[in-house]
Amino acid sequence: MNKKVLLIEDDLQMQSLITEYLKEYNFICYAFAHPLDAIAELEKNSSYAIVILDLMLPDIDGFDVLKRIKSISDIPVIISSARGDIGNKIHGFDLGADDYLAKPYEPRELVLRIEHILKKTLESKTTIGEFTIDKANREVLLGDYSIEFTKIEFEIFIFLVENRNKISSREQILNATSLNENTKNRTIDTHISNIRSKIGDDSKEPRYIKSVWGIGYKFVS
Amino acid sequence: MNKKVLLIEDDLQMQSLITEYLKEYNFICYAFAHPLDAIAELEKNSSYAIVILDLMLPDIDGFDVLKRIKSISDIPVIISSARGDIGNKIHGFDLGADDYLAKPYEPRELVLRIEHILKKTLESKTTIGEFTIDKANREVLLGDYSIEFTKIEFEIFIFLVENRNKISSREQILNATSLNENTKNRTIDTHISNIRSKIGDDSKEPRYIKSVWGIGYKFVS
DNA sequence: TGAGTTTCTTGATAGTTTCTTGACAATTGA
DNA sequence: TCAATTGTCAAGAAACTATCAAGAAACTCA
Repeated sequence: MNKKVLLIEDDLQMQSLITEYLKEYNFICYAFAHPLDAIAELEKNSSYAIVILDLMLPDIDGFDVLKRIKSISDIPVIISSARGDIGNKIHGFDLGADDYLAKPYEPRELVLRIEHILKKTLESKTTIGEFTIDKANREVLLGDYSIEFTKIEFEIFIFLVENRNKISSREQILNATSLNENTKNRTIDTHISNIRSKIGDDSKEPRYIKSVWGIGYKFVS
Repeated sequence: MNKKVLLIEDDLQMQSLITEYLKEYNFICYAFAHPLDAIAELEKNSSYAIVILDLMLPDIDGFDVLKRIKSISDIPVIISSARGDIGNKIHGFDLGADDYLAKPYEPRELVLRIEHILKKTLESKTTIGEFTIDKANREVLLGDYSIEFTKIEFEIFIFLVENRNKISSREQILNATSLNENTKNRTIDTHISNIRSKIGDDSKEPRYIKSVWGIGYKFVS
């Protein structure tokens, strides 16, 4: 799938250059000359994979923009500015920039860095269908919406997802989670019911967690 | 007072060039061609202010050297390597390098960066949300208001902040601080409670330190 | 050194959240 | 149809967290 890149750059020539170049590498680039527009867009739309922020912007402090972006979401940000501006670079990292690019740079270098950062970001987060799962952080997103699972619900959900499209028996679920070994089946059913309700699944017509009569459950994707 | 610089560089010509140049800016440069010698020296002698590490070393992985240096002390390290070696650069920052210098570089630029980093290390103030944290001076400001943490409170707070937006288990907190290894969980909870009260956080509706039920705590920003 | 102060630790208690289970309705498949 | 299985609810059990208070330990300073 094509990743969306949000480019904040006031030089229109540069904008189209980068946009065109990124297109060849299957990135869809949305460019904004005004950071406030870009911020508004980010607030509305969280489907962007990464932000490229040029610091040399008119009227507004680039670091301020960076801070505001990072306060909206933890989307990765690459900042760029004039070569040799060491202070900027370091300050940028302090504020949470994920990489720094000194101008003028080769478009190819930008692509390499984007790919590197996205790979790094992805390693900790897995996307399964509409779900984004951060196992280490026990966070599950359904689209943009964060699902608040309890400990055991999370464990069961992860187990089903990791064994998606396969049937998991109640016994397997029991063993894979921190559920006590002589927990009744009813308990698991109740957890499944609660998980379904949290992810908006309908037991009558489940999209995600299907019941397999007489056997167990199955996460489908 | 003249600062001591430890230079790891196998090119002897380069060694003396840098050493001479740095002398003019009141740095005393001790050069090592072999990283293992340099590491041994660092272990013996903690009076160095900064390390300049050239990645293109024979027989040994430069990143390994970087890691070992960082495990000995948190002395700032500037790495240098052939220009355009993006992967190296990024990997270096991951491993805790403080700056990166692409070869060939102007000696003057090296001096600027050394001075910048030493200044930064000295100031060592970080801003996280509304907090200003001076790790070296064990000072935390919330806005203008100074928070008087005890030793362990400070350590726990720093650990949570450095791992912000990630869940820290009580065990991780235990290991990261000077708490005794068989300290009870209740102790940590009490410290958290005290920290919360000092930073004006409400456990029922925490803005900064959230409890993650059954797992641990998480500083959010 | 030792009295006074601060900090750390821990059990107790209260309050909260989560887990478990039985009950009963709904559904499934033979 | 009917026995087995599943869905869901609600109530109680269990587990966990917050906070307090008191004693232990560490530190300070004369």
